[in-house]
Amino acid sequence: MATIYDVAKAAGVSPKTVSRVLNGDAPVGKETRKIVEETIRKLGYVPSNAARSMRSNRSGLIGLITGAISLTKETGDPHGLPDLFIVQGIQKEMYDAGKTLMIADTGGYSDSVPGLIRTFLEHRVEGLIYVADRHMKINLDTEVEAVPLMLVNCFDDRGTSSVLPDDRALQRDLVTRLIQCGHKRIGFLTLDTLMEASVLRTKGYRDALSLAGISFDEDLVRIGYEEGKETDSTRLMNSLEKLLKLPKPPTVICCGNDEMALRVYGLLRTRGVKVPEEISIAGFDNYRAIAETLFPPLTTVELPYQAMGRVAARNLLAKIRGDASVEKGPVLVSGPVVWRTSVTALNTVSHLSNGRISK
Amino acid sequence: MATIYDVAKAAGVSPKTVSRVLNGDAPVGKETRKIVEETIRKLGYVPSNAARSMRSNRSGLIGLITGAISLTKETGDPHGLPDLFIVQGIQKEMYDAGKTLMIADTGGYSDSVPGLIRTFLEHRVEGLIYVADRHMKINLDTEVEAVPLMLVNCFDDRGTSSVLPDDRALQRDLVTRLIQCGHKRIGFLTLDTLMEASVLRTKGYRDALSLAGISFDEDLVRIGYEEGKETDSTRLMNSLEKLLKLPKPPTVICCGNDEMALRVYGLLRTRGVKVPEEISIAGFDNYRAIAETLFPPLTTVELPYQAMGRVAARNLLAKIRGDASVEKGPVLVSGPVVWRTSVTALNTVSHLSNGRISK
DNA sequence: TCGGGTTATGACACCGATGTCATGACACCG
DNA sequence: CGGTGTCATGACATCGGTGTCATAACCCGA
Repeated sequence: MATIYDVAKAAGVSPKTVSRVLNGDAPVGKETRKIVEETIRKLGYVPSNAARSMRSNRSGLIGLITGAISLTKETGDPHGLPDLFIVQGIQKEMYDAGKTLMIADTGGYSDSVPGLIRTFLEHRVEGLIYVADRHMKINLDTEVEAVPLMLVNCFDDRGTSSVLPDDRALQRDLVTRLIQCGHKRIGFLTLDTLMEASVLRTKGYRDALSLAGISFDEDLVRIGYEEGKETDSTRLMNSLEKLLKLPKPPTVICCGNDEMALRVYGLLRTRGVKVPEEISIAGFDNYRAIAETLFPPLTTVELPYQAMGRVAARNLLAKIRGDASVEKGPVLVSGPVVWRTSVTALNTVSHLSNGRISK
Repeated sequence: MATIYDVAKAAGVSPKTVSRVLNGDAPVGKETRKIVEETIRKLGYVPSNAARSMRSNRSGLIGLITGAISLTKETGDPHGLPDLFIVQGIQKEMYDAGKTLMIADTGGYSDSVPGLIRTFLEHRVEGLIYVADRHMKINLDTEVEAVPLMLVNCFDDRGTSSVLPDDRALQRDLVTRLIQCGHKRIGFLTLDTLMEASVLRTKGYRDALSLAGISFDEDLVRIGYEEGKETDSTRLMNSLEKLLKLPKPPTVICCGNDEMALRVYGLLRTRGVKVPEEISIAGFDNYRAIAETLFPPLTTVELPYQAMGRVAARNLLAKIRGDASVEKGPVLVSGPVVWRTSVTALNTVSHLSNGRISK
């Protein structure tokens, strides 16, 4: 592969002049520039990032660690692929900033993280991002001091900068909308309570009730999903059963996520219960493949994962620039309620006043 | 960040000796090694890949270009995320080979590919892989000669090495199994005929009929999906309608993919047609989120995308090593029929003889 | 005891860029 | 017309490793 010296010799100038043409950091004669550019093209010369970054100490690389790629299949779980959307947002932002993103996948094993970090450090990345597949607390083991670090969709003990979904606010907003539609008995089939998101969403659910002056009824909240038992619906079936058999059954059921809503649709159908005529259903995630395809289309909330990625990327870039104004603590990101027809209004008050309807 | 000189000085040895400890390419005294390793740890020294690869001319990097990350959201289309699984397979294989994978996303714009290739060349990648999001013909525009190139899930005019799904064989295998179960009138709701996969699958469908001595009836084949109209089901509805209203309607319908099958389930339900009692349904892709969740679970075929990725990675590595035995033309990869309960046997012959049943 | 082989280590050049500084040619200004 | 500033260019050192070769110490068998 051609070097800058080859170009210089062929063009009859010094290497430094070629460098100047490439980087435009100093004026170059019009004629000279033309000759050099021509020569570069002719030789198919591409500058070596290794050599460049060695001298200038800026690699232009950002390291991203995620399980987004490998986790997908293992669980077969269409949890909305949040991590993937986050990665997408980060990618775009970094591209705009002229940085090259190196994506490493954990392969589902968190033990591999220290090794990946090391590889990144060998490449002298200017910053590191860790993206979790779901809202959780983590511990990276490796103490990273050499470069700025940003956590996305997760947080740790050390107060590392992070960007998190505002699960609490989202669930609160959704339930508030349901209440505005006249629903008073609101069922909630939660995710596994071990999940951070589940805890927060349950808080948001209670927040909304408090705000509306509705008292909390614990019979209306059931666990609908257990970790590690993705394919087993018996838990969900039992929980749903209990809600339906209450003396005063709920008029609407919030599901821990859209996939659970999909299953609930199925279970209700076998029972001959019609959605939304006899009971309304709401999801969480706005996982379109499900939310838009179901009949009736699913009311849910959307976590702007891509936006989370962008925010994380921008903050990391700021940290790299040495911008001290970047928040230390977590940044919370919220999103809109997406209203579809799986929820009916029990009153006549227009519920579309401030509504966002998916096209 | 500490350099090899810092370590050498602190350990009281020459830089070269430190290098030897790191690479183990020449014997080092037991005691010396211990001291050096200690010092490395103490200083938190991490060697610079830039400097290393500059001298040794091996970057240890492999460039991967894909739309896997960005395409996901844009279409919201759960086509089984084939590209993601492919990337996953490649990642694993490269990791095992000690290579670092640089993943670049096209952001959905194929114009960005030349720029990405250039960035990769600047990093002196040892090989390049392009992964398409679906089986198609492509044209990379940039002529890549500097490094070995591998196409996955796509092919070009120039006969570049590639790895492709064997759509034809898969569809043939599926239909053959249906025939073994006694089905003779087999409907086929295809994907858009512009799609490479659709053309091949239709051939496979006809192959199976020929093999069984069943004559082809064009009324049984309809287009069920049009590109760019993902959310519009009218085409599918009409096509399905036509199949059902035939004088001799099909006893089973093959769908272009699992998502289409999902929609067909819905349409049949509104018509009060029971699956599989009144009509059997088969899909394509084994997109688990759909195939396992549907009721009844969907019979389909599985493309081993991850395996495709592994094959591609291995072949590329062989090319990098200068192994001439690597095939020039495309390598076809096939997969198993996944039998579930959405298809009934019309005869009494056991259809499980050589069957694979998902757990 | 001496030559040949192995082990352990260091000196030095080099990979391919860019930062720094120097230099020559003009143009402009007072 | 001399001084100063800008433009255009090149010489040279340098970034942090590794390849090559040299060297010294030691072991071993003839």
